Amino acid sequence: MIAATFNANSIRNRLDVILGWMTENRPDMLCIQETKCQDKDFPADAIREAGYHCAFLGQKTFNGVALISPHELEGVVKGTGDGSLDTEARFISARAGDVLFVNTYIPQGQMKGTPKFETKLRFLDFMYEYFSSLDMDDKIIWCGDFNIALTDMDVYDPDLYRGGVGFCEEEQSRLEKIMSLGLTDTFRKLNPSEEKAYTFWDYRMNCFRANHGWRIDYIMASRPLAACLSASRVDKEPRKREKPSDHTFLISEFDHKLQ
DNA sequence: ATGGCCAATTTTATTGGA
Repeated sequence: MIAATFNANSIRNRLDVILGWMTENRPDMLCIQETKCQDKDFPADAIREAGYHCAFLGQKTFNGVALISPHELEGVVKGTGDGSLDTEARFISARAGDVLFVNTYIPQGQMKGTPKFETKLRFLDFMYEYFSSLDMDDKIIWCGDFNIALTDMDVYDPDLYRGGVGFCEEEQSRLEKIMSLGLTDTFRKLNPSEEKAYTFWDYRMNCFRANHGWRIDYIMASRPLAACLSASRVDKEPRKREKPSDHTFLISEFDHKLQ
């Protein structure tokens, strides 16, 4: 089983890249964030014509999440079910075979002391409650743009950003608490000391050229899937292209056949 | 020079991203 995640920064602008990448990499599930379009504008027809199933939850201009898979999607859930968190399109889940895929675009948080930062922490608190209610011995993949870097390895200048939004204790401790329920950071498990492995580079200041990035996108796996994790890598190639997203694809592979 | 880009909408500016 292959799982992948990608913050597209507009699915309409990135559709060709996404479909090409799907053909090349054959994931069982691609989790997309920042689709940035309303459901009526989502390119579902083109995705289905390419041979994939999809589910999506969007809104005008901002946010938006989607699942794309060669497998049929079952039990699609759109939104957290917590009304105060569902004013923005940031959560979608579905089963493909015997695996539950959860795709989240966690709020960026803007600045400490703002309502947006409080919403980010509340979203993380919700995810703790959500996974607490599941059996983590089931096969679960939690993908997305989490907007949190966990360690000094995960941001190009830790001393510059330490304590700031995206790299502070309030966020990191909450994500670690969720992981303690039985979720493994698949990339870090297989690359325990690889530095400069990022999934996001700001468009500004030549960040990509300078490799000034952040690792803020994740594929988390529950116990039975973490036990059969066989590969995980960042694919930097799409970030080098013309008109790229500011994020790139993360992909993890498991010795498990969807049933 | 403490900022440079990009996408969508409110479009020839503004907002948000992280």
